[in-house]
Amino acid sequence: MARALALVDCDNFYVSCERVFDPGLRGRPVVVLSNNDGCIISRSDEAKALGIRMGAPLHEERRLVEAHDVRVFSSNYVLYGDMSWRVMQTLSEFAPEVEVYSIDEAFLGLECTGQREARALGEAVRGRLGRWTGLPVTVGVGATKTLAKIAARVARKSEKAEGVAVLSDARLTEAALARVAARDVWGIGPSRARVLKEAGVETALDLARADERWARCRLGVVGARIVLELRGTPCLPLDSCPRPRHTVTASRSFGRLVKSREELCEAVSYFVTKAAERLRRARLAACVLVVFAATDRFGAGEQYSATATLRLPVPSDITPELVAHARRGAEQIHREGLLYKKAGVTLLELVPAAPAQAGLFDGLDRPRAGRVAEAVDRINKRWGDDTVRYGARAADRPWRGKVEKRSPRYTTKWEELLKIEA
DNA sequence: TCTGGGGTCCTAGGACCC
DNA sequence: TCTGGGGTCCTAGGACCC
Repeated sequence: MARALALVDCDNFYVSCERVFDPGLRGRPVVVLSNNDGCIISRSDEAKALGIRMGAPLHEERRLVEAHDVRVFSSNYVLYGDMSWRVMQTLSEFAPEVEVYSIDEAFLGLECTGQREARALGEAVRGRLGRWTGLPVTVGVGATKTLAKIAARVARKSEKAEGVAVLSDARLTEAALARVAARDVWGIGPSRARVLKEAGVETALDLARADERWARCRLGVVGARIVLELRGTPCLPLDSCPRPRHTVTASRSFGRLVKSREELCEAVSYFVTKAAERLRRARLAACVLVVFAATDRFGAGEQYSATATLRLPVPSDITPELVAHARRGAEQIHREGLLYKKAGVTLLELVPAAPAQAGLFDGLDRPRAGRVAEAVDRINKRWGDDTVRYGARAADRPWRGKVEKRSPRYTTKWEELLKIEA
């Protein structure tokens, strides 16, 4: 193995974050819910063993949850985001090249070549992350990203539960591929899984041995790449410097249905304010703004969903300006008599936020507006979300969803610091 | 009663051009 | 009756990921 990749994947990340600060949760079934306390998006091993399904609406699993006294948490993204940052900081000490792939996963570029060396590194990563963050992780090493994913999967499922698997030669790689179902390979979703099933491709090993032209034809370029990656030919390069994002979206399902034009406008103003904060953090400005709203897709009433796309006269990251456009969009799509369940705003065609120039024609003092926005961001960061709000936004958010079981933001709010009583 | 949110990449089809 | 072909750009929607 001339060059290898390690995938470091946090085990049951959200649940594990909760357990760091409440050790009483260890060994017990625990789940974390999506926004609005809707679906189950993270499960402890004990919860999985009970048969609680990933992604299932909480109400469908209510019986199991109650019968086995499962601890249930609303998601606490502030906490998880901060814990993720700590994990990634720690990982950066192990390899010169680290690609942060998601909130709970990273790929590391390794120069080490052998089974023993790679395994030792994996164990060192696990040890240090355990001591420094309290989070359990699994490490998979392989010649490509897809093989590293396979390795991590095998490590997690192995009887010995070592937490590290290294596919350092053809024999080990084949043995691992034979143990993984084709539908569980990274990049195979329901659609490609159906194609594979019809073709009698059952394991990842079968897929690795599939004819390349057949794969290209039936699974697309993405599928063809998966086949090559399974054979050890890298097609997905390590990307250690994140490219600027292309879109920013802020949206939510409502806790109760929204009817009036004004209430929809207020909700959309709130979403675009949140999106603008993220835009400024990334030092970007948007050229296009999309507003969308939809009725309850599970409801019996009339189904409706609509979008309004607005091109901004000048790329903008200025909240009041974006709010004004978003309100216009909301007014366009609002239809009287309908009940809205969800709405949101997407900002796209993002460009680097230029040093603001005074607009000659748009009548907005951009440098000044930019300074105001920065000040608002700083105050809200220092004193808490929504300490300062823009006037166009209603203070109370009656349509806000449920967040009934959120744990304290232990690591980012002084007043929510963990208390230990002697 | 209750059913998530935020991304990326690819593809197909239409408009348009030479 | 015959009535190109290839390129680019854009957009909407599909597929997939965590």
